[in-house]
Amino acid sequence: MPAISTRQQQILDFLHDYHTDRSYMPSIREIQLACSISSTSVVDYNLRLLERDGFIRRSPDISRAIELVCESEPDLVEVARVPILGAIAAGEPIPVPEASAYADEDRDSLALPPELTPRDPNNLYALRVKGYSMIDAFVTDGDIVVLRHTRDARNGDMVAAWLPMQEEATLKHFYLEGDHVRLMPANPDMEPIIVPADNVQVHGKVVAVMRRVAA
Amino acid sequence: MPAISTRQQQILDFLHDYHTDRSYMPSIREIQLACSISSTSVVDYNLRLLERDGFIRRSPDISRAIELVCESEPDLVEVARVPILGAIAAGEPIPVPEASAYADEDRDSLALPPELTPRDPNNLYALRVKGYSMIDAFVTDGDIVVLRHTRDARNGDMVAAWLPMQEEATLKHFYLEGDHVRLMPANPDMEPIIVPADNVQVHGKVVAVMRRVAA
DNA sequence: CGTTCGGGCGAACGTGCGTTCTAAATCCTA
DNA sequence: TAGGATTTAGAACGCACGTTCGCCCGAACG
Repeated sequence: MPAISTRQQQILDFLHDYHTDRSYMPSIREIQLACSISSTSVVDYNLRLLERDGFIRRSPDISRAIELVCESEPDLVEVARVPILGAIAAGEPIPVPEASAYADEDRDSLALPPELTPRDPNNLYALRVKGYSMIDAFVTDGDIVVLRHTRDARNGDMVAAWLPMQEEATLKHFYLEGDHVRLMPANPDMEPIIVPADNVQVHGKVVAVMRRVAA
Repeated sequence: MPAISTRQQQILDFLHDYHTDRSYMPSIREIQLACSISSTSVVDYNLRLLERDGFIRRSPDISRAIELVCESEPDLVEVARVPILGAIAAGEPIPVPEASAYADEDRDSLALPPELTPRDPNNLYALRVKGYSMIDAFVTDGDIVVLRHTRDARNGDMVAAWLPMQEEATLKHFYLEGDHVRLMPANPDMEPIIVPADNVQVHGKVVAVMRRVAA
């Protein structure tokens, strides 16, 4: 709302730039130098105005204690980064998450928004869905499913399961009942699959699904 | 890889916490106080080790110039913020996005990860899905759909449509054919709906779907 | 036993850096 | 064009804060 003086805009820009490569703020004298101001008092004067108008916050008597409050605009959010390990399809084995994948930064990864991030953001990985075989879990071709790597599931968990005999990968709700496993589709209109417990490999539990719809 | 001493972990934690509410770093003496260390030299000693092991970076002779390099883990990503306007269910009208909603910051909003963000992040809003009536679009109860507000859709777009006569909201692919509209379910197993063109109100086109699966 | 070494103390030193005061230059508005 | 408000100058002042140096203590080691 208040007008932005040329000087103040210049200072604001410098603050932003400086803060991006170092992660701390410049001193008054550094601002003075960068903005070609001939006195520290002028810097202080303008900083005072910037604070009054709500662009920055300052803590008195503390070095480099300038906080950019306006810069919350281009929204920065803390997100969890999740590696995309590959694809999941009905007829292909589910890729096994290797420990190396988590450290590997140069492979595909996905930014998980806070709304989708579980309490514990560890051991997560993502898979692209290929084909239309996961329809009963409301998942379709092109979707991305986010999984937490785990070998044992608890009843009711939605899991990514590999059925060796059928050579099939699927997403279902997991229920262990004695020596067999019941796999319940998420879609109530569809029938459960019941298989011997030793014919199920649980690769992880589903924590989120993301889909981008073509424009 | 290097062992983390108790002291050093304590300091690291304090650095992180301090940096979250102020956005600058503590001074050596503040670390000393917070971690109950009786000398600044001990703080400096441990900071030196932390820097050697790559946990932090320091700029000599500059106040509070500590950078957390390990803390790049909780990845900061620029995301688009999208207001959540309400719910969409089969029998209820679709909430109309008001201009005010975009400016309104204190209502619910959603952080859209870059992978789901369209080229143009304007006029977006989100709706919670209630009930199981959108199953044919692979959308189920509890999902969040992200829409771009638009009144006219092009053929093939996935749209949120309100059918006044049926009093029904639905997500379908939109095809205008002469004076009637064909609404194709995303699920190929289901039948299209064909209605007169004046019995369709398009409220927006779907750009993304997000689902959090209960643990 | 003396030595080395990781870790902790405490104090002093010197400079980085915010602050303040006076005065001048510039810009408005009447 | 006078005179107030805004902005700029320059220079001290003084605390904040990083740095350094000598010393102590217990464990490991020969």
